Amino acid sequence: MQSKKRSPAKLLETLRRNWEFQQVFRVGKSIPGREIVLYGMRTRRKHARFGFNVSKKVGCAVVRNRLRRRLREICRLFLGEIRTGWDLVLVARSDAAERDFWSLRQAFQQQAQRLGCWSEQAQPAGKT
RNA sequence: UAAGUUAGCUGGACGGUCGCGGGGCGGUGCAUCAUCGCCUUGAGGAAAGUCCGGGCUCCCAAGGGCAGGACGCUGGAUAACGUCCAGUGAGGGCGACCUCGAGGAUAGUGCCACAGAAAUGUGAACCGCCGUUCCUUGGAGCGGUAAGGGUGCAACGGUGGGGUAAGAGCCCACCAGCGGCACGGUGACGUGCCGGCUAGGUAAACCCCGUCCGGGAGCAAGACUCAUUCGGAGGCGGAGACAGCAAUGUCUCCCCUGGCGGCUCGUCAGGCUGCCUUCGAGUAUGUUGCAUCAGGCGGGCGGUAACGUCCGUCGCAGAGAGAUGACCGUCAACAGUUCGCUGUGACAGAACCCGGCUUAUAGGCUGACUUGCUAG
RNA sequence: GGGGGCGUGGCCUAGAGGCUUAAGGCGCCGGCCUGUCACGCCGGAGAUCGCGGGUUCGAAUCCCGUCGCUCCCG
Repeated sequence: MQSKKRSPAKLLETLRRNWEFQQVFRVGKSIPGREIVLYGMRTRRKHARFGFNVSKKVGCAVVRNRLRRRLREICRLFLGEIRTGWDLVLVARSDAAERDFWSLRQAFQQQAQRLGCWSEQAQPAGKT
């Protein structure tokens, strides 16, 4: 079911420094949701970058690890559909700990489309 | 068969597609590095809390004492422990068995509210009991008495008998407690005998005694490497010639800046708020510490056991914003089933490493034992 | 990684083995006052002392374990 054509940016590059997160929070737009809050900011880079923020209020270390891995997997699968030149930060809320993978994926897809970083060439109707 | 006690084990398994961290091999680009392919490997019984004990590393000290802290029945195990094992004693349970911070109250100090006469001191009479004196229905005074009542968590050994005016270890028997002796045991202690008749509780109050502990910091310890930086030393405009093996020195010409000089010229100073070389300190960064060790598994021997020892075998995570995720199928477990199937899967994530303790935990498995009931 | 502090009515504090039935202030409720509200006065309700266990005759207090919050250093 997966397309064999890989996107040119193979590696999932992540934000690491605190000032990078603060820049996205300060400059970019925010799309709030029940499970996650999506922050986005346009850059001049050739690829998209992602940051994940799961605070201690969400749950214990196992819950936080699993949620961050799920969000990372969602971003990896949607890497071809995201426009290049965006820095995105996914902040998990406490309701995200009870959701499964598919509802998280659907929520992220809707929020990314509202933010405007979704590319028009890829057809999201093929996957569901 | 029902209820229960206890000692352990396990913490889903297999496969497919996409994807990730470490290691090894090979290819390509440019050798650090990047990328691709293949192989291999990749969280726990508690990884948790950080409550103890160590290893390891650095600094200070290097002797002795005080102080301080921890521990506290006995013997053993261990690198060490507050842990473990085996015993002793006390308490609880019909029992299997469980629990115990379990030294000292005769070293000293403190406290024991309220109630009660009295709360620890060679001392105590509230109601009673008895004797006696006085008025004399009944009471008052004095004396004796700790057996009875009452208070209290606790009242100066308990029960029974003798004894007495009434009583009292005043006397006797047994019991509890204290001291001594003998025997058994490594020891805690147990058993027996004898003695004088009595000593409150509290040390998770201060304290005393005994044992142990160098102190402090912690892998963000520490070590190496060093951009920037700081400090020391030395040198420095360009070209040419000469001397010299060279470093270097001298001379000539030219260039720049400034002073003197009215100017060309001349003369003097500098080419230095900079750069280069080298040495040292040392931050960011990078490398290391970093996973082969009080190691796991199996077996033999010693020991009741904890554990020790020997042999064989295995190689088993190592990140630096932090690697295990998503989907599907089969089997196993549990629950509900209309017997087609459907649903559920606990607690929870290594960060230098070990030994423990404590806490959380769906379920499943095994062994031993106790008390009932039934049947033989 | 290392260390400290706190938890008491809805909120902020006190209490430090018994004299306490846990005290005070703000808040809440009822009444009085006022034409009404506020202020003031009187009265009242409201506490598993974070949780579990132990020591003691007796625990909010002492000891042990545990949970939560918060702060500091690197």
